[in-house]
Amino acid sequence: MPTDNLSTTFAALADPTRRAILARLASGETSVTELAAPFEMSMPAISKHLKVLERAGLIARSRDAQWRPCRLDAGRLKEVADWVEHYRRFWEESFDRLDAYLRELKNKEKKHGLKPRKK
Amino acid sequence: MPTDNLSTTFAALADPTRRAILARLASGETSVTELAAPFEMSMPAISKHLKVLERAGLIARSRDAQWRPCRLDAGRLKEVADWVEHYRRFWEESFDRLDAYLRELKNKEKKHGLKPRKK
DNA sequence: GGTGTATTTAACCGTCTCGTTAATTAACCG
DNA sequence: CGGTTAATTAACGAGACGGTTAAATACACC
Repeated sequence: MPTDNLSTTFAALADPTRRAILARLASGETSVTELAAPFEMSMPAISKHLKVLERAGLIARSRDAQWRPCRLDAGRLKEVADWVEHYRRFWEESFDRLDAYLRELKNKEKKHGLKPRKK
Repeated sequence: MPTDNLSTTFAALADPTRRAILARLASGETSVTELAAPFEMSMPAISKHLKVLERAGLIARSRDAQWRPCRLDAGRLKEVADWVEHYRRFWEESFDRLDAYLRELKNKEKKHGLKPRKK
């Protein structure tokens, strides 16, 4: 497992349970038990997921008696956003190509008249 | 390994070699050998990375004699961008907090006069 | 057909991941 | 103190990951 920030972040995000945890934390700080509730999974499993998120810097944990509330820490998500932003032109380009293609199709249809299709 | 799109995409991105390959492909279609050149790694290793990227839908491969040129396919990156965008307010908020904190510091400095620090 | 080049597949290995259950720590409460 | 609740640690197992070397495949060229 490579140790650079971005790799650790992406690895942490590559699990739907962890992304769901982040989504839950987006609506506020919560205890581990509350976080675990929606999942059919043992507490230790959730605890491990939280450790992964914490080591990735995606969440932070404090202390309140026997509870260890978690909160979202979005700095690393900004790094992800910045990284992916470099590729924006590529998906916009391909959208443009699709768009052009569709316009071309429409054009042909007009040219050839609106023939009704079978079925 | 979960099988949903986003998980597969993030898993594929969680490796610096694969991200470097994507970066290289951003400047154009290339052969496997050319892609492999910058890395101190065997060809089969690169071949496996390419397979991961391909199965994740991040690249596409064509055929040209014995070459199998790869090109970037950015659709999945758009999905990443869309996903991370949901969290934008969180990193902007924390930036705001930092900003507020720094302004507060500056304010205090003014109040107490600009005392020179030791060293 | 034989040789060279590009690339993949096969087999293997050590390490990490994601889950489990059982035991442990930590804090509160009567 | 003893019991309850919250959460983590320990130990384990199946399977994925990321690399290796050696062999196989695919095509071009003479």
